[in-house]
Amino acid sequence: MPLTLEQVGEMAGVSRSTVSRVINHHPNVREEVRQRVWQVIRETGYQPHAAARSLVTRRTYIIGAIIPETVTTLFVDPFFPLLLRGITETCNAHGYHLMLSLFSNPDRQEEMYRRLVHGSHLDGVIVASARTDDPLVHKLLDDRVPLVLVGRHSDSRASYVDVDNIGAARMAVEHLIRLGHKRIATITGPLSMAGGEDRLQGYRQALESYHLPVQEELIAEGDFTEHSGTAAMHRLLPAAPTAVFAASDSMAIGALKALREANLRVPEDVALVGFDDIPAVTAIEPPLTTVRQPIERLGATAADLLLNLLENRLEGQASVQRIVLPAELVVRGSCGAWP
Amino acid sequence: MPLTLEQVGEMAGVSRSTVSRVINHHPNVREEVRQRVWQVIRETGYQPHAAARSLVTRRTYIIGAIIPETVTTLFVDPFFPLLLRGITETCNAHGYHLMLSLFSNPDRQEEMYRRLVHGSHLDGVIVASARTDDPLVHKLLDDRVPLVLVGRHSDSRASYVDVDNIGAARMAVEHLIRLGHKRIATITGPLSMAGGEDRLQGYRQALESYHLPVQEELIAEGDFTEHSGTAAMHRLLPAAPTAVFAASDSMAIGALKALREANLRVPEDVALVGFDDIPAVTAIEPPLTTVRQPIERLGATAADLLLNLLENRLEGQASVQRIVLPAELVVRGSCGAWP
DNA sequence: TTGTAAGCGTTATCAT
DNA sequence: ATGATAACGCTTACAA
Repeated sequence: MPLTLEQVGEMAGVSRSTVSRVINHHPNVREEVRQRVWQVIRETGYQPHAAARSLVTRRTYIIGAIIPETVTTLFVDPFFPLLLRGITETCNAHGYHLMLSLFSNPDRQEEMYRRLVHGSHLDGVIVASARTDDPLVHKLLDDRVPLVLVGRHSDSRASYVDVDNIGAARMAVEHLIRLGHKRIATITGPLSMAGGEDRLQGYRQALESYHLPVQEELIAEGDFTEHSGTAAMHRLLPAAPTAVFAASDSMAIGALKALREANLRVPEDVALVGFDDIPAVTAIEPPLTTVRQPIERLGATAADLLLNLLENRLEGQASVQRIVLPAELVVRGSCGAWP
Repeated sequence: MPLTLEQVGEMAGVSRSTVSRVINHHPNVREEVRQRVWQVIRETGYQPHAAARSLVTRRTYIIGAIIPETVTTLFVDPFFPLLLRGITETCNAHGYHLMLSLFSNPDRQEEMYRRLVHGSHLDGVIVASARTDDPLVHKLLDDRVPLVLVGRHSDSRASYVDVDNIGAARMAVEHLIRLGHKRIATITGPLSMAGGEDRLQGYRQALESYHLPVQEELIAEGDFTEHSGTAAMHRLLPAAPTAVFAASDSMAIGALKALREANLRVPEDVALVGFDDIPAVTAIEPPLTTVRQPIERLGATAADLLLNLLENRLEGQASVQRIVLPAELVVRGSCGAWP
C-alpha cells in the first residue's frame, strides 16, 4: 500500500497540510521544515495519489492524442510515430502524460469520446490529421475542450499546427517545371483532408505561376496509400505525363510500380517526386526526390501550444493560434536532376 | 460544469446511492426506478468523474504502454504503430484506455516511472521490446505492477507474448539451405535483445540441422537499423557468403546497398532474406523475401493477457503466462526462389 | 508559519 | 429496495 500525505506528515512531525505545501512548492514553509519533509519524501519514495489530487485540482496532467477514424489505416506510416514522439517528448518534459486513442471502431467512438472527454480524464486534446471538416473537431470545440490540431481544419475556433503544404507542393512542382517539364501530373491525397487539398493547391499555383495550363486529365485522386498510387498512375498514363508529383511517398512508390509495369523508366521517361521523406524512399531505385516535413517538430509544437493554452487559461482570452512550419525539398534521383 | 451523481439523483427523484447502483449494474434496484434513472442519465449525458471513481475503487482503467529507452529510436518502424493498434483495439473493446510512454530521455526516466507507477495512474503495464535483462522490467515486477511483456525477458516472473523468433529464423535459413546455399551469413539484431538473440539461435539451428558449420566470420551484429545493416554487410563481404539472412528488413535493405556498391547482384550473386515484412520491402528491387510477424495480434494478445490478469487478480495465484505466436515466411524475389 | 476542517465525486457499509 | 453516512487522499480556506 502506498503512503498517504498523512503518514508522511506523521513521519516528519508535521501535519498533512504542510507536506502538501512542501510538495506543491508553496513559499510559506519554514526552510528547516521543508528540508525535513523532503527528506522523508525521498526516503519513502512517497508519490501523491493522482486521482485524489485531480479530484480537487480538476487537473489530470494527461493530454489526449486522438487519431480519427479516417486515418487509423495510415497509422502505420512513419508519420504518426514521429508525431507521437514529438508530442510525448514535450509533454513529459512538462510533467504531462499522454493518452493515445485511435478512433478506429466507429461503433465505439461515441462511448469512447464520452468516457474520455466527459469523464474528465483529460486536460486537453491533440487531434492529428483529421478530415478538414471532421465533426469530432466541432464537437470538441463545442464541449470547450482545450484543443490543438495537427493539420488545419475548417472550424475557425481551432488552433492548429500545420506544415506549409501549399508552399512545399509548389516548390516541388516548380522544381519539375524548371527541369523542363510541361506535362506534369499529380496524384493527390484525399481531397477531404487538408493535406490532400493543400498539396493540390500548391501544384496548381506552381503551374499557374509558370503560365502552364491546369488540366483535369493530369490530376488523379488517391488516399495516401501505395495501392491508391498505383491505381491513380494507371488512370494518368493515357494522358502521357512526363513528370508526376505524388502527394505522398507511399503513393509515389505505388506510381513507380505502375510505371515499371508500363515499361516506363524513372526518371528518363517520367520524372517522379513524392512527399513525406519516409525511410523507404532511399531504399528504392532510383531514390525518390521528395518533400521532407518536420514531423517531430510538428508534434512538439502542437504539444507546446496546448500546454500553453492549459497553463494560461485563467488569464485566457481564447486566442486561436495557427502555426505553419516550412518543409524542404530533398532532391534525389527520381526527378532526373542528378546526372 | 459536469453533473454529479447527486444532481442526477435529484432529477430522478432518488438518492445518489441509487444512481450509483444503477450505473454499476447492481441487481438490487427496482426495475421502474432503474429505467427512470437511465433516462435521466441519457438525457443529461452524465458521465462519472474518473478521478473520483478511481479514488475509491483504486482502479483507473488505464493501462500503460512503455517503450524502453533502447528502442525509442526504432519507434518509427512500422512495428510499433501496429503493436499499438493491436493493444488499443483490445483495450478499448474492454473499456480501458491507453497511456503511451516513450522512455526516451534517460534523465527523466526515474521521475516518469514514479509519477506513472507510484502515482497510481495505471492498472497495469505492457512493455514492448525491452532488452532481455532490462532493469525496468525487474523494477516493475518488484513493485508488483501487473505486467505483460512483448518479447521474452530473463525475469522468470514475467508473463510475455512473443513471436517464435527461433522457429521463424530457422525457417528462413533452411529455405536458403534448400535453395542450395552453403555459405550463409547472418546479420543479427542487438544480441542484448531477445529478438536479436533468438533469430541468431534459429540461424544456428538451421545450419546444424543440415550439418553445416557455424562460422564466426559469417556472423555480424547490427542494431536493426538500415545503417547498421550496411556496415555489417561490409564486414561480411570478405567471407564471401552466397546468401545473407538479416534479422530485420531495415538491415536487409542496408545490406542490399552494400552489395550494390560491391557490384554484387541480388539474388544472382547473393541471396537475401529479411525479417519483419515492412512495407518498404515490396518497393525495392528485387522485392525482399522476409518473415512476416503477426504484430497486431501480438499487441492484441498482450492486452488480452494483461486485462485477464487485472480482472482475475482477486482469485489470483500470480500465474505466469507465456504465449508464442508463429510467423510465416513470405517468399519474394530476393532469395532467388523465383524464376 | 502551521494546523484544523471542509469538500472534491465517487463507492460501500449499514440501517431502515 | 433505498437512503444516510463514512471513507478514499488530496488541496485550500480559515484560524491560530
